[in-house]
Amino acid sequence: MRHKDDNKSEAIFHATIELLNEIGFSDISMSKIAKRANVSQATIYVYFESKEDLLGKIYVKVKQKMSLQLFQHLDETLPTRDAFEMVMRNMLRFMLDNESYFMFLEQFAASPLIGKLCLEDTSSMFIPLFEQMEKGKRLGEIKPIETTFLLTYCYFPLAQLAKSHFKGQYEASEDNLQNMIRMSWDAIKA
Amino acid sequence: MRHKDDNKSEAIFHATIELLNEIGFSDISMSKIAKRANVSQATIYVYFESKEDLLGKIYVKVKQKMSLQLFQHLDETLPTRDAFEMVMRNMLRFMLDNESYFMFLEQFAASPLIGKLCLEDTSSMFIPLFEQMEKGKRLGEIKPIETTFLLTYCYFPLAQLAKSHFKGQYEASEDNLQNMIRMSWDAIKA
DNA sequence: AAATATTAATCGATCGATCGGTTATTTCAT
DNA sequence: ATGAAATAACCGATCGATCGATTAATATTT
Repeated sequence: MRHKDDNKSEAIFHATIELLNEIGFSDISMSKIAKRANVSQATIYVYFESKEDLLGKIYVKVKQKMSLQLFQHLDETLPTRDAFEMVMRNMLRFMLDNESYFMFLEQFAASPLIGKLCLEDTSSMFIPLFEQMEKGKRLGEIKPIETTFLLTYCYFPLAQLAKSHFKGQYEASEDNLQNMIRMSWDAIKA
Repeated sequence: MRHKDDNKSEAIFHATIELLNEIGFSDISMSKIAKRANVSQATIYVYFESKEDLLGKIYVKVKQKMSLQLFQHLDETLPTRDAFEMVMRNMLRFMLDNESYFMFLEQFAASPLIGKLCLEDTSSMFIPLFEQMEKGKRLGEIKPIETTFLLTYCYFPLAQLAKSHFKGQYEASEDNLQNMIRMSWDAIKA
């Protein structure tokens, strides 16, 4: 049998993410995606069951890419504070190096689509993050508060910094990053 | 001449917000909005020029409602820490009392539509918030960091708490709120 | 009666999806 | 070793449904 063309699959993948960032859910369509990917509209249905299936699978794939990068150079013997800083830096690097991926995730997470689709659970991708926080809490270095809330103080400030950076409002400089690392740490430390 | 029916205008307003929260930008349409509002499709065009005009005007109106509630009981003679807590509580109350408004804003802010539309500038609605932070910085009570970044540590944790509350994951209890007020304050205090 | 709000009906365009036909690749009997 | 059969990727064309938008006609008000 004939092989699936990975280039085609990848082209659809990238075209969808690009287009969604440019025109949003309201205006995106299979025909536009096909045209951008230089592929027939019908070919998309070889790889994906439907428009929703396409968007959902891309979401999971992008989130996987993010989690992979998030835990780079992370050693479980690292002191809590050092591990925290490492993850923060990995996170910002992912955002800056993958603007379209990051902005795609942001838009997707805010849409009702994420609840409508029965997505593979992505929380398991971030288990090491939860474990780090639990360890910090056991050692009395982190506030004894729901880990979900603690992580809120780590992720969203970085997301905001990255977005400001893309809009040209503020630079994602080492200075600004260090300020954020300090503020986030002040928020979650015991 | 015949009056415009405020009920109709309000019905369109609410129907759009409800529907957008239920089905998102990808599936919303003028016909669905009209049906939900018990109004003819053409009637919408009496009040709004286009679909984009409709969404944009609703966005500004909702943001205005939010800013009004945000500054309730706010006295500029209040100590920095007390003013901060008042605004945090006002913010969470707005989110909890107006789930559909709040979720609408969240979805809208993440979509490319917000850049595409030439919306009335909404930043002026939140000037008192910026002034409070500037005052705190002058008094040495708040970290000397860009106010935008400081506010990030106040808004997003509350947003996350409200969303968790709506999903039934965590309760937006007084305990959880107090924890957040403490964490946010730890993050921004000098 | 005049003016305006509201409606149902309808426009061409585009939507997501599917179809039959074609091409590329592998399998396998000879 | 070879070529017909089988398989599935791939595409152009097109489906019925719905889109945003407009219209002419009707209803309601002053």
